[in-house]
Amino acid sequence: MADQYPSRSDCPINYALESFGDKWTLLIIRDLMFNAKQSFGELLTSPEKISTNILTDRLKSLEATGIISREVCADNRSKCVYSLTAKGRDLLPIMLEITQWSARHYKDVSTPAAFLKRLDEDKAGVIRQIKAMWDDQQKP
Amino acid sequence: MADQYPSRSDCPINYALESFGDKWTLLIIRDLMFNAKQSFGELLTSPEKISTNILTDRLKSLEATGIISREVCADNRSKCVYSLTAKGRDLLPIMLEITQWSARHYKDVSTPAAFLKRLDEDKAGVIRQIKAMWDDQQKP
DNA sequence: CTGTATCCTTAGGGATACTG
DNA sequence: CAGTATCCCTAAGGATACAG
Repeated sequence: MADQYPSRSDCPINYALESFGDKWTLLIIRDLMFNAKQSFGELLTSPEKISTNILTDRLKSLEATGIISREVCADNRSKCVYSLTAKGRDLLPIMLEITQWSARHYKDVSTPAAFLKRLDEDKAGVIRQIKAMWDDQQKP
Repeated sequence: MADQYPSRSDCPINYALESFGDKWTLLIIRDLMFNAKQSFGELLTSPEKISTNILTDRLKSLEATGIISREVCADNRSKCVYSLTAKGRDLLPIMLEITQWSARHYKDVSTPAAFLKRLDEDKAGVIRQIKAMWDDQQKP
């Protein structure tokens, strides 16, 4: 974030890093993608405890790079719904590979009963996500 | 890196972020994986211009988390060779997905003739890498 | 050449108060 | 509740000098 432009290089890996290569952005994407969160308050409740100013900043960056969209609720003006755009949903394969890599190697540092539980939750989210993409394709 | 422990959460995405979720680590992995670099000096030459203190720090972190290994040259004591461990090579699918995501969306921000060239270079590297993994499997 | 160490600036980010 | 703004501190990191 922040230093979106100018880019340090035109490398694809570097482009990705400049899009979501910080300690928080991918966690927000995770929550939108797998944990069915869509409001500011819901995003605040993650175990990693993001603070309000950082969340505001990252949501703006993500919107600026076209990874999420923000919609004001019709019924409640002071309520917003955040959701992944097509570009954001397209991060799914990356998220899956990362999850699987961690599943393969997390044991190196600790034994994670809770982690396996988490992974199961993520898998449930993946199904939800894939269904959403499928639904999306059914639209005109 | 830095804050390796304690971890913010036991989420797999968070584990990955704490392993390589900063602005530089993935670039080093890229160079080891796709660009056939293996020495400190070679790693310094990337277009993103990493500085020596940061490179030193990240190489140590990567070694600590078991993603790379460091070997002192037998013939030249003041020369080291850095290479990916199995855990590091296992990042290949993530790297490929990231590269492909960027290839699909980089146009959103600029038109990248040089980028396509880079991508071609990466593809060549991928072939090299896959061959290396294959060779690895042939060993006892 | 392979790093390490130091100096110094800026960005990241926690805590918290505040507004609609 | 949904954010914004401020205060302040720490970590990230650039530049550069230096050591083996």
